[in-house]
Amino acid sequence: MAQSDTVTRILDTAEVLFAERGFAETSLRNITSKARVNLAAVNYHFGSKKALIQAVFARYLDPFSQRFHSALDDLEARYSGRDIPLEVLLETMATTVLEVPAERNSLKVFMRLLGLAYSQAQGHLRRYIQQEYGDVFSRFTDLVRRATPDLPDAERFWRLHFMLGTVIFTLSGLDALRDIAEKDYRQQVSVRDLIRRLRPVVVAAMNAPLPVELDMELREDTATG
Amino acid sequence: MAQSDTVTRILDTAEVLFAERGFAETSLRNITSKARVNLAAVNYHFGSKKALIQAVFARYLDPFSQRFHSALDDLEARYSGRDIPLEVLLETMATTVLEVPAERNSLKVFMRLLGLAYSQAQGHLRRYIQQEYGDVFSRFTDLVRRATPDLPDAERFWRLHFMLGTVIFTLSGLDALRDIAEKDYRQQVSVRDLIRRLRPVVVAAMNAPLPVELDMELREDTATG
DNA sequence: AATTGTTTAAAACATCCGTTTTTATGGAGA
DNA sequence: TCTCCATAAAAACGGATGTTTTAAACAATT
Repeated sequence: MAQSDTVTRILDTAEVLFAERGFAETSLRNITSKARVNLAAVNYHFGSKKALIQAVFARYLDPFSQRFHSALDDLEARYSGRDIPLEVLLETMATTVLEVPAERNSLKVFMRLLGLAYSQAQGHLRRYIQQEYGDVFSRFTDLVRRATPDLPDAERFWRLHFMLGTVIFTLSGLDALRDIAEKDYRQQVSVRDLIRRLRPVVVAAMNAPLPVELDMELREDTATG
Repeated sequence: MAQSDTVTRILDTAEVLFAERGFAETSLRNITSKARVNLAAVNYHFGSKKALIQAVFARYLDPFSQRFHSALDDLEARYSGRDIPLEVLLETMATTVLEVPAERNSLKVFMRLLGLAYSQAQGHLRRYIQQEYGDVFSRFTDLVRRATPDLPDAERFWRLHFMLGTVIFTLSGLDALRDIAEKDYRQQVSVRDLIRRLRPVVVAAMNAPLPVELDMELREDTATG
């Protein structure tokens, strides 16, 4: 109890503060004082601030990649060779993403962390994630490729990232958007509600008609007509 | 020349460094040394680091909101009362967004700054933008409302922000995505190319069918079927 | 030519940072 | 009981940060 208590309190506090204020803006003194833990404990248990950041991610991504792998196992077994429909793939990913943080804090924190990882300075955090958990994402995109055979590879790549942007931006900035939405429309909005709204949008976006070729397209930088 | 030279050099350098590394990760010493300007010049000319950040934004957003306002003037005059189609509205916004940074540095910097503003700590930067430039955005969303009369207000609100997320995430993380795309698909991708790809996706997303009601929807948290 | 106001330059200030070192604590094994 | 060792606590270190102060340079005005 002595061991894990400090470590867990550090991780619990760190992930909240990181999500709220980013990595650079969150000092170890912020974390340790709020966690009511000695300052040196972070360097003692994790080695460095960077290692703590990675540990925060690992606590989410380890169970996620595990569950997502086995969910895809189930799916491939059920469809036994046949292509898995896009909607099913997206639904499976959404379900898995929702499962993991449900056990601990909140989806918002998880998404905010993901957003930070992507928009981070030199992207060394994104590379860490890619290196550590790239397998499961490759597996997923491969299944998506088979589900959308008419989409050129590059087009599918960009559309997947378009949708990744939608999801990360929306769910990581949830509090801000919720403020605006509630002020303007006087409605509460839950995460499940948001996912329900996201579903048709994402499907429609992935199935959108291909863009026009621009080989002969003229520049018109200044005038509007 | 003496006056504006230092101020301009500070702004030019600051916007690049901010876009590359974020606000907290960019020190005044980074800026002033790279701009070959004295350290105290920032506090002398701008008052504080926070004021410098806002000045960097203002240099983009002032001309943007000006041009966008007059572009919407033109549009409303041309359509004289009739509703402006969604595609035209989106195209106009895209054109204006592309125009402004073309005069100076790069669109990437502008978008990266916008992304930072949205994903920033307490959102005080987002509030500053909302307060300073909220008018033109309200005007735009109002026109979008008239262009999509079948969409419930709340649904339109969320879809607009979904798409905002797509655009900001994609264009602000452009370098990272370009890296991946070029490594995987051996293709160069320009900003214009990306906007061409974004257009049908955004239109399809806005016109997606409404989500199903979930009044009677059962929870199914664990099992997949 | 002297003075004024504006800008640059250099140095110093106080504060905060991540990390390391040193000291204390408290329980398990001999 | 004594020893050992993992953990915790406290203190200190070196360095970086935003800001302020002081002094110099310069141009414009009287």
